Amino acid sequence: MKRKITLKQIAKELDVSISTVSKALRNSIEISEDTRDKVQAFAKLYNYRPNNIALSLKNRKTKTIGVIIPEIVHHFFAKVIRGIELVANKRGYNVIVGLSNESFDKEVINMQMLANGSIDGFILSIAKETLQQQDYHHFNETISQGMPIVMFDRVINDIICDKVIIDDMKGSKNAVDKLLKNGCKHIALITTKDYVSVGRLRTQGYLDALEEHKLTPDSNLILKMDDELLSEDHLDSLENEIEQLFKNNKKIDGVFAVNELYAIIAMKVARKMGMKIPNDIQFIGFTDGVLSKHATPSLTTVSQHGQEMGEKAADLLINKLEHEEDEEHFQTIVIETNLIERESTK
Amino acid sequence: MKRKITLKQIAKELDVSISTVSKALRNSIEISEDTRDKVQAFAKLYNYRPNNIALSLKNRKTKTIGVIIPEIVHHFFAKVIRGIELVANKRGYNVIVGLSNESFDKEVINMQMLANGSIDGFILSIAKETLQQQDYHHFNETISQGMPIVMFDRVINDIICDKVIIDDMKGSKNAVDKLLKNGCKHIALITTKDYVSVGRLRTQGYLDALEEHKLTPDSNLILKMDDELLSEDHLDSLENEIEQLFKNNKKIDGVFAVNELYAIIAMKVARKMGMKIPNDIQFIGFTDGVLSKHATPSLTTVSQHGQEMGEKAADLLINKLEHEEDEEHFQTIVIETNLIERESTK
DNA sequence: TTAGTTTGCGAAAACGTTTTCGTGTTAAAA
DNA sequence: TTTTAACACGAAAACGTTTTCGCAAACTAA
Repeated sequence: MKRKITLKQIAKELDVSISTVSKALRNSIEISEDTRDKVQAFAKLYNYRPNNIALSLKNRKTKTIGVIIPEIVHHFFAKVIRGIELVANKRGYNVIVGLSNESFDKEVINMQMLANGSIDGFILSIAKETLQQQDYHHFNETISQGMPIVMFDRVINDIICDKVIIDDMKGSKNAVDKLLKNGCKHIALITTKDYVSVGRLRTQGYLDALEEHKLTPDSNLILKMDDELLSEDHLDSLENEIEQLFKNNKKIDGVFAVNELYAIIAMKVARKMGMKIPNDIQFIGFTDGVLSKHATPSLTTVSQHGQEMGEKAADLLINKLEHEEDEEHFQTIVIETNLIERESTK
Repeated sequence: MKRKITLKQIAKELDVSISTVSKALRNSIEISEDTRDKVQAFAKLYNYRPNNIALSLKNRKTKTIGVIIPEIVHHFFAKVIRGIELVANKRGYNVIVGLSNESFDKEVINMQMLANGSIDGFILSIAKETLQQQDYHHFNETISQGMPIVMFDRVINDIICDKVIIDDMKGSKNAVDKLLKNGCKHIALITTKDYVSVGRLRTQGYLDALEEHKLTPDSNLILKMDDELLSEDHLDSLENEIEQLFKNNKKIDGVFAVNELYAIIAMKVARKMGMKIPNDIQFIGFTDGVLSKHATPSLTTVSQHGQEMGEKAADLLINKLEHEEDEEHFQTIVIETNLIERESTK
């Protein structure tokens, strides 16, 4: 087992200095054609590649982006990563991934591990626990040490950095508009507790749409789930709650859910209760996941364009890394949502 | 914006040598209690952390694992990553992710980028294109340079390294056994072209089960899809092919599909044609994805235990990295599959 | 006092690069 | 023949650590 070859070894072998080898490989004009060819041939033969770590140390930059997301077994986040990876690689960067598992502590630890020289900047979406505790010191510390952060999807206004978000309010307003236009009179909302900002915003969009159509929201039609329920098999109780909702409000003829799973489960309950989709009742969900596409009936959803978010975030970060001029100039990119109409609406 | 503080700066500030600072921070007995306390207090105040890159260079190890997968927007691979990340972090390693997008070139490039010192070892699953071309030189080169590789799921026997696989043959044999036990007489198989090893093995399991029950396979019941179809919206033609299959073989009363999506789509077609699931026809798929769980009816599947695969792979790799004794000793871990019974079977 | 032993600390090398600066040799110009 | 310029290369510093070794000063023992 031969270790990777280094400049020093080449130098020794060819009886020249390390500097000469380095220069020869970089086609420096300082070096005679003879020596240059000799060195390059030798390097090629032994498949020499400069050691990345040494370069990182010397250049004080790693050409690596740190990504921290709450969860990877999740269609949306997976798509974002793909987007990040795509442009990062295209621009000569690597991607290193940390999972917070929605935990504050893991988020902090992960950031600390990476911030000690391993990466040049962060792209991240904030863990739920962090959002609840509202403790953001680790973000501010990282930023004040000169390491740029780009936040996506779950962001915090108070923190000054680049951001990539979707217009949750507008997206859900459009969705509810669509239901109203399709003739729905009693639209239920299935959402999360308010501390998840996207849940709150999407709820607001729902309310706005109603208001615009001069309808007064009926609090009986709004189901706020504690989204611990999403994790694992508390799904049964979710099903029960939805069933109660339908039983207590026979007039419901439309449902807007703030994520894909809520919508799918609601559809399941509705069908079980004998309602016809989309004739008796119509459904719209949020997020462009695989479930929506392949459910029967397939689900109309608000598409979040996860991959695009990732691409934009990576571009934003790399721009900041490569143009120090913009150091004090932060932007927030809003990605347009669009409604993907499928079988669950008329 | 203050840069991260270094030993040198601390040394200068406190008017001692760099060595003293380093030793003080590592609680060396060489250093007097006075100096030690002074240095540690100062370091704490300025939130000193050793620079990872410098450590990597010095120690000639990065404590980072490179993972290369064909695709991340995929439930199975996402679960594997989660498993890897879990044990990697627990054992003090970071995870850096590369996507091959099923492309040979991207696989090679990604490996080259990472192999130049950025990581200590690889965990990977081979791109389809690589499997087709059967060009494995990049794996062998990496290994011969002393960088260990652990392969999972899609592996190659000829390459000598640690592997984590599932028993695809046994898993699908069990599934088909189940269908037979449930009274199915005419079981269709929906599979991929043979160059994808898992497709081939799962097909073999199907054949074995039939043989064991003294049934002769009917080639009309076997549909081999060119799995380019999986990508994007060639799904319609998949649907058509399945419909033809059903129409030409009215007696089909069971379907085994080598992945989740094929099974879901087959169920959809069957329902559209008026068949009742699971009374008229039963379905079993492969992979423990989110689709199977939330489809209606929910799909009985062979679970692959992606997360466990990731965990095992990471343990294997880190063991190899930390115990050079085992350098020549490679193992293949076979993860048991199990059948998750849901509504699509009796 | 002298010799020996601790104690506390610093210098320097090493990891693998790139780059600046210096220097000796040769060729061209005066 | 002397001066100057061009050419080809090497030495050394720097990036931030850890660690080995050496060395003074301050003790302890004789």
